[in-house]
Parts: sequence; C-alpha cells; structure tokens
Amino acid sequence: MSENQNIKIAVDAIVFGYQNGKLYVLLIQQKFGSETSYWALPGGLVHNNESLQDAVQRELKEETNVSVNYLEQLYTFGDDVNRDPRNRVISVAYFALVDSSKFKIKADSDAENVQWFEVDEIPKLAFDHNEMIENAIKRLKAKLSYQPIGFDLLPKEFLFSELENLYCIILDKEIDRRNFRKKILSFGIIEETNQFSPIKTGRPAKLFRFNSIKYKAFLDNGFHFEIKLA
Amino acid sequence: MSENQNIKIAVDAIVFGYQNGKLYVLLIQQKFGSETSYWALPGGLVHNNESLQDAVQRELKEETNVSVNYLEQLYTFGDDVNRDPRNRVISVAYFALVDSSKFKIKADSDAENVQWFEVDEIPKLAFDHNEMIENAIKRLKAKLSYQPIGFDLLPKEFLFSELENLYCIILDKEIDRRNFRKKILSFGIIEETNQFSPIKTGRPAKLFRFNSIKYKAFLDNGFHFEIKLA
DNA sequence: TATATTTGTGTAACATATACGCATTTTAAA
DNA sequence: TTTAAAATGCGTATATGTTACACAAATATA
Repeated sequence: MSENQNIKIAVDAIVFGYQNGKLYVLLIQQKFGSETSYWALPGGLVHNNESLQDAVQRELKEETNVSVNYLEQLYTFGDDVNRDPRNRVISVAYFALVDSSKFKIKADSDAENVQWFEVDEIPKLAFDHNEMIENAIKRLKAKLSYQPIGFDLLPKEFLFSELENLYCIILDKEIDRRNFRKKILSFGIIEETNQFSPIKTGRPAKLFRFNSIKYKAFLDNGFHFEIKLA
Repeated sequence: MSENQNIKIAVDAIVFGYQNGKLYVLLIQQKFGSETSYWALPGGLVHNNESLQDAVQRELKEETNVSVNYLEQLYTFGDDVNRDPRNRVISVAYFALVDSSKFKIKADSDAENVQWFEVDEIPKLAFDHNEMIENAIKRLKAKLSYQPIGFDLLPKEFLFSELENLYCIILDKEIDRRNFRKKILSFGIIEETNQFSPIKTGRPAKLFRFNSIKYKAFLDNGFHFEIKLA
C-alpha cells in the first residue's frame, strides 16, 4: 500500500416514494449562511469504520429522517474524475424505496431543505446527481417487472387499483385491469384483508396485503415473479 | 471536505473465458521472493487521475496481458471494513468477457503466475474474491438470458453447437437443439458465413457470425433479446 | 330514485414455447 | 467399397401463456 492515493469515497441515495398516483424522489438542499446551493441527493462521505450500507442509512437519517423499506446498491460513479470539482470523489449510489405515507420527512431547517420532487419535475441538481436518478429510474422500471418491489412503495395494506396505478405510472404503459389482477393473484403472494378502503366514491374495494412468507415459498418452489405489460 | 477519511479504492476484474466446452476465470498469483500467496483476481488501486474503467483495463493489461471484449461494473464491495486486513479498501468489481482463443495470457514470470481456472475448480482465493466470483457467475447467468453476451466469449466465427453448448454449460440446463437454433435465428442478429468448420467428425457445420449492427437495429425496433430455457 | 363512479369477474382468440423424429453429410473403421 | 458412427439441419403438432374484451354489483350523491 505504498501508493499515495487521494480519492474520497461517498455514498448517495436515490429514494423513491409514491403518493397520490405520482412517483417522487427525495432531495435535499444545503444552505450556507444565506446562500442556497443546488438541490442534491442525500448522501455524504463514508466513515472509516462504517459499512457502505450503514453510511447510506446514517446519512439518510441525519439529512432527511427517512428510513427506507428497500435498499440496494445501484452503481458506483467514478469514471469522471472531476465529478466533484473540489476533490476527486467516487460515489456509491444506492437505490431505495419507501412507503412515503409512513412518516414525515425532516422539516426544513436553517441549514437544510428536504423535499419530495416528482420524478418528471426534477431541477438541475448538483454534481452528476441527475444522471444517478436517470439510472435509478431505469433500475426501478426494470426491477418492477421481475421482483415484487412495488409493494415497498405502498402502505402495508393497499388497494388493487393503487398497485395497478403504480405499475402504470412507473412503466408508463396502459394496463388491462383484469389481466393485471389475474396475473398478480396467480402468484399467490398477496392476500385479501377483511378491511375495506376508506375512499368514498364508487364501489368499496378490499384492501390487500403482500405476504413475504408466501413469496419466499413461491421462490423456493422455483417459480419466479414476472409482470409483462403489453 | 474536512473529514479525515482513510479508505483506499481498488478495482478487481472477474474475467470469463470459454474454451473446449468449459467456462474459465482468469486468476493471478503474486510471488514475494520465494513465497507464493493466494491466487486472486487481477486488480489493484485506482490512480488519482484515472477513471475506474481505465484502472481495470490498465491492471488487466499489466498483470495478465488480456484486453477484454465486454466489460461492465459488477458490484462495489465495501461493507466488510476488514475485507483487506492491511487497510480499509473498497473494491469496485468488474465483470468481463473475453474470447480466450484470441490471444495468449502473460507467461508466468518470476514475480507472478497467471492462469485460467475452470469455474468449478477455483481454490480459496485472497480477500473476498471467491464471493466476487460467485456474484459474477450469477450476473453472467442472468445476463445470458436477456442480452446477447454469449458471443463475446466466442471467436468471431463460431458453430451453432458451440453457442448452444455455451448456454448449456453456463446455465446448467438441457437445451433442445432445434428450438434453440430456431429461437436464436428468429432474432435475425446472427448470420451464416460461407465457411465451414474445421472439425473432422460428423457432418460439417457452417460457421456463424454475430452481427452487432443488426442487433442495434433489432433493439431500435423495440424488440428485445430473450432466451428462456426450460 | 336515478346517475355517476369504481370494483369485481370469465372466456375466446391469438401468440409463443415445448416436445419430438428423420434425412443428410461427412469421417473412420470394418 | 461398404457400413457404422457422429453431428448437422429442418418442420409440425401440442401445450401453455398472453391479450383482448363487456357487463353486473356496490356505494355516494344529486
């Protein structure tokens, strides 16, 4: 280890939330004195004795008060040696999903703003963070089709129509309600509750729940989840 | 950037090669004086002004004399803070494919051994390199089904039976020769040459060639490559 | 009581994937 | 020179999965 390497390592998180039929990303904005900087992804330098995962979760907690439902490594951004103009920084980006109804994000403070941005209304961000988000959206789209991660964006109990809309919005495709329902139910990984929706329009709908135990069994039996949409 | 971070960043490469119906990984072994160490993946620390990709390619060239056909980022290993006992090192692992018939790997030197190891005969390696390989094999299996990367393991001109055997070996599944051929040909992305195989047993077989231009057009038309095997 | 709104369900047509057998062309051995 | 062995090259019938599509039921509101 004789080389004199001068590279910092950071983590950043692309946190997706879903609400009112729309997909959001969590962003923060730092204020230096009276100056406000670009909006950016939550993240920061990794501590010496901290795993990458822990670093992401710590930064998220500190900066936004969010703790996520689903977290996976997305990509490591380190090809552009000047992606941060101050110093060379390689950033390991993480992809996260959260049930945004579950808790409140950190209130804006003197030092920091925190906000959900709709995915198609994201401003120009700091560094290469726009690229990171693009990347994350691609991953989200791809994964939605072959892993039941949609449920991590929804409350524990949800309506079929919400689930359907979620797929519809994220994949940007029309869905046949009947075929979608049939397909999802055929996996046997979600179950009816005996609750009904609190919504006051149209015929009342049953609430459903994702059953992760059944999903595990499903996988163990060699099946695999796949939603193809015309 | 006031924090005093003391973490090194490295790259490692999992290079797959295919020959005589078997799948191989490229490994190196360093000799310190008369001592030999564990076998390990080729790789090393990233230079200050070098992209991650360049770092991998440089290390591969230096250590093994291989330049690859296909290269993509695999995963960044940084959760175990002691994965290298000497110093904290985060390693960005890359996944690579090479037509191993194309060139000779570096001859063993006084300082270093270089060798192809069959994937199911890999010894205990340095650091977490076994885990990296496991990871890479998973990626290889998954990708083979939805991206035409198999061709990057073969010579420019190859036999259908070689391609079939490659899928068969890597996915560890039986394949119906006729259905496989039909499926691959249906994409219209490989073409017959008017060469014949030099093999001296059985009916002579035509050589085929992957056409990347046709593949691009295929993608642009909204199709997508997929090989499902029973 | 009628209307608007959203849920809940079944079937037929179509496309894709799977299973399967035989003739052809060559080399090597009898 | 004949025969056997080895591998290629091709087509079809069946099963499976995907897509398209329409109407009745339950509630709130006017």
